[in-house]
Amino acid sequence: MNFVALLKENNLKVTPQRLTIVEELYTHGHVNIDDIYKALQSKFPSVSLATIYKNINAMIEISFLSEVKIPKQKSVYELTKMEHSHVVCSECNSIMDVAVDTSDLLKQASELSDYTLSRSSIVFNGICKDCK
Amino acid sequence: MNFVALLKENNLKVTPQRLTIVEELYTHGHVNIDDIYKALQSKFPSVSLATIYKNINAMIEISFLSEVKIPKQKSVYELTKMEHSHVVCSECNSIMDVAVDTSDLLKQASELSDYTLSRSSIVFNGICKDCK
DNA sequence: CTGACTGCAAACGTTTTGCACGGTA
DNA sequence: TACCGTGCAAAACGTTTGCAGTCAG
Repeated sequence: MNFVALLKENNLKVTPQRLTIVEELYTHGHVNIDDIYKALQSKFPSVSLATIYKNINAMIEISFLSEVKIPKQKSVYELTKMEHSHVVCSECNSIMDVAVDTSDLLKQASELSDYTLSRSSIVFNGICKDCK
Repeated sequence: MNFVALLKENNLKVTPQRLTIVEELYTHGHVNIDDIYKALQSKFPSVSLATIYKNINAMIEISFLSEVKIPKQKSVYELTKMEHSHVVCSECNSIMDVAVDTSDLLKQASELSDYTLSRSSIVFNGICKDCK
């Protein structure tokens, strides 16, 4: 796996706990601390929340993970990918990635604000197919 | 003032503390809990943080205020206005409103995700004029 | 074998709650 | 006067830290 190298480059050891966190993020896409905690507990009954936090922070530090802040909800974490936006269902809280083209908006915002802008964090809000 | 009526409609009394919080939001645009606390302390030395939180929450409840979540930073609060986006300077943390046109993006995201989307929360990140 | 990781417990910072008193309407 | 709001203290959360024992490399 690719991420093993990435961890090693950053002096992070590949432990079973860490592996399981990454798996959880990989298979579920967007998860919060509690989701991760519960996922780990089934494999490691005595796992500590401190371990989760330390790992999440360490992996955010090396930009392997990213935190996604969502209005009116808990933050979730995801594996860092190409820049992208998120859609969130306000009924079931499901989250999905979307690749919209933001270059035009970025230009617009730069001109309006006189800031030199490089990135955008976008969360769209609405109702998913199933909830409708 | 307009907001007096709005508060009364929602069974919220117009107290000096509450007034000062609103003033602070009105004059500074985007402030966090500590900013508000400090602003109140100069007028009401014995003000309690609990009062701030209760007021903020009450006014968010009636949609008079909104919380703005910003990647890698503390949340700030603002008076609820027309939908708009924010630009943030990663040097000095200054925040500015920008009115970019999001309708196109919203349509794009709706099609890609199959969600029925109604709103977007956008934060642009970059460097402001002064910091450059 | 060495340094990093885990799990525990304690500490910390932030937010919420309960209650007695005071103020708004 | 009847509520609602304030301030205080305590409690409840969420997150971080220090440490001793364990594990990966």
